[in-house]
Amino acid sequence: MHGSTTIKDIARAAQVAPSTVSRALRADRRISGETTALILRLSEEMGYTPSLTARHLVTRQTNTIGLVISSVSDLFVADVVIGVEQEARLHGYSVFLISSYRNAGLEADAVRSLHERRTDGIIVTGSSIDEGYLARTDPTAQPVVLINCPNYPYSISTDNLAGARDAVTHLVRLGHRRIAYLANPGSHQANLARAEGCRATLAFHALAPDPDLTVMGDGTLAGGKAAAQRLLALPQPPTALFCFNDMMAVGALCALHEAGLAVPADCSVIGFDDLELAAYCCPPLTTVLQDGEQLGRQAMGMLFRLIQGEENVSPVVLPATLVVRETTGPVPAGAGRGKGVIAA
Amino acid sequence: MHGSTTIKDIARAAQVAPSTVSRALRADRRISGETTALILRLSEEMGYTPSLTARHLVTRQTNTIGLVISSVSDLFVADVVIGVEQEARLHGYSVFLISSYRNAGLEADAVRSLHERRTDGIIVTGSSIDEGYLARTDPTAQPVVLINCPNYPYSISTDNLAGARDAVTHLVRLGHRRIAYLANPGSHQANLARAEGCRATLAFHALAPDPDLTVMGDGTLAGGKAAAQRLLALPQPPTALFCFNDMMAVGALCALHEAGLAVPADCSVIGFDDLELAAYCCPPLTTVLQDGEQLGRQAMGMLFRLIQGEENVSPVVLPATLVVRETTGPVPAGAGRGKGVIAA
DNA sequence: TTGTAGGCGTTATCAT
DNA sequence: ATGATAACGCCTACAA
Repeated sequence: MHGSTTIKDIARAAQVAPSTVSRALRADRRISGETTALILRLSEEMGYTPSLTARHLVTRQTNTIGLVISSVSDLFVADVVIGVEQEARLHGYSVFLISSYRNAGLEADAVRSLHERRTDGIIVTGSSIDEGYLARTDPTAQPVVLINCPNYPYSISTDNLAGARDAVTHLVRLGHRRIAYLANPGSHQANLARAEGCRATLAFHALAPDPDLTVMGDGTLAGGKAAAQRLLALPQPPTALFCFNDMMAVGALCALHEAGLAVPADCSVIGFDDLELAAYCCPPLTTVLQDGEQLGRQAMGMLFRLIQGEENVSPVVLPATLVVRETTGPVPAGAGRGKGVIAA
Repeated sequence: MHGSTTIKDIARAAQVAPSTVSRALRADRRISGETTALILRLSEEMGYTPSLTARHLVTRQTNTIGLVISSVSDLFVADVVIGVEQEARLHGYSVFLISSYRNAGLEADAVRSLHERRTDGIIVTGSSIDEGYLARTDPTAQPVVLINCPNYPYSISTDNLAGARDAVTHLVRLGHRRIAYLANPGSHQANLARAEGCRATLAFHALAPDPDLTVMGDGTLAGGKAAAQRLLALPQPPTALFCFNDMMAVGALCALHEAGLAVPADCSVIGFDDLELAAYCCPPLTTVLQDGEQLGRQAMGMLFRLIQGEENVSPVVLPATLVVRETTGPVPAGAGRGKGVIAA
């Protein structure tokens, strides 16, 4: 970077003022075709690359937004990223991606660093801070849009509650009474909503809650497998597993398989997200679809409006849709006997 | 960002010169403890956030590197990203991530935009341009490190050839004669090397190559499934599938399953990457391990040395290790009859 | 149609 | 120990 060509170098070579070069480069119609052509040719020959940094200092906008995610190794997050990037490109924005690794400290660092970079706005998904962003009342601060944090005024969320409700209702209708929830406290808000949807649905059907049937995971394959194994070791194991996401569901499927249990004959499984992978499981995974790309696009759309100064934006909630494939089936005959919750 | 506090504002409030504030903020020992404390307190109170943009303009370095990837929705790439970020943090660098979506035009755009941002260096993985970067002899340009492009002088690669060789050798020893390669031309260099490893190994064992047994995919689940289906429709289908990556292998597994074929009894399958997912397949996937995180870390390490001005760096090749799980087994009895390549 | 001058927020080089 | 001044590369009135 030491000696990269500047606008002044070109000005000197073209025997014009720097401002003329600046204008010609940005296709200002006031500059004559001749000089414009000369300047274009020269800047090509001299290998000129504009310095966005310098430009930003004077225009006071970076045309860049920050996107804070938990980690790139989460396929659902990947869809969100793609959606944000698509929409950003549409508006002429670049995206600066930072991973928080589900760590509140790193998330705060990430946001601070984005402020220092003077990005025009910030999108945070899977936040550990959540409404902490509300405290930032400084009007000079960048607007922040949150994904899956419906209490925050500028947010786009999936209807996690309804998604969980539909999933569990589906299981109840199939006759299941002992339904487990494989949680992921790492995704705070989404997890709360799905847990609540599960709880409420069980209550609605007069099924007593069993604390043993909620077991913690971390949204990964390994976490899902471990959680399922703990469940299977219970004196009275569940007949159906509702998992925080598809990855945990695949992990659970693996545990079931290793335990010699057939799906769905011996145990039903439902995931969440509807990753492409869900359709490729053996058997194909019943799951709840949430549209990550759409979430991302809408978040970027909202952020753009916020950047433009629009104030009257309100939270958006996108639907979650149950997709029934082949990991759910009738409750196995004989289940629910003994000290079953209902029979008891 | 309109009215964010600047160093000048603090200087005015503290009754000192801007340069004093600048020094105090960076803990310059020449500034007295008193004034330093005052300035620190003030900058806290006034909500000061330094402008990296402005700082960069004068220091001529951004402490940021660019990372161009194919897409975040590739789990192997995710590992590389994590490795790069880890190592970058170690050296005090941030990472600007851009997706090229396996499109040469977008890749060129990405690199140009990184130049405009004056990142200190660039890492490209899964490049469509490859040795095109060699043309950039401009000494003022940023150093570029390529991942999995071993012909480029500044590169970190997996030993794709050896990995493919080991995989195919494993199949041959199990008695397979009709071994298919599910390719991914999108990852140009890696694909070439794995195809060649496959071809050479077959030749070494005096197995005639059959063009029908190389079929194109795109590295995705859908691509792998479609490729496998085409293979199964052959008059004399293969008894083993060597796939460009694990995702294609999972897709192939799905196709096999739908076709009513057992794995490995009727057909063996090998993947590449050894994603966490590989161990969670049913049955667990035999695959070739390549360490994405390590690839990323080493790439960032090499880039750092390049940025420091070291010139005597040479390409690095990391090992690929066959991991035998349960999708590979002896060739099915009766296979290879009819117009089999060997028998013919 | 083009040139001049000032400034964006920061650091660095002299001074003092 | 601190201040004044001049950059860094670019843009934008305002002049001409």
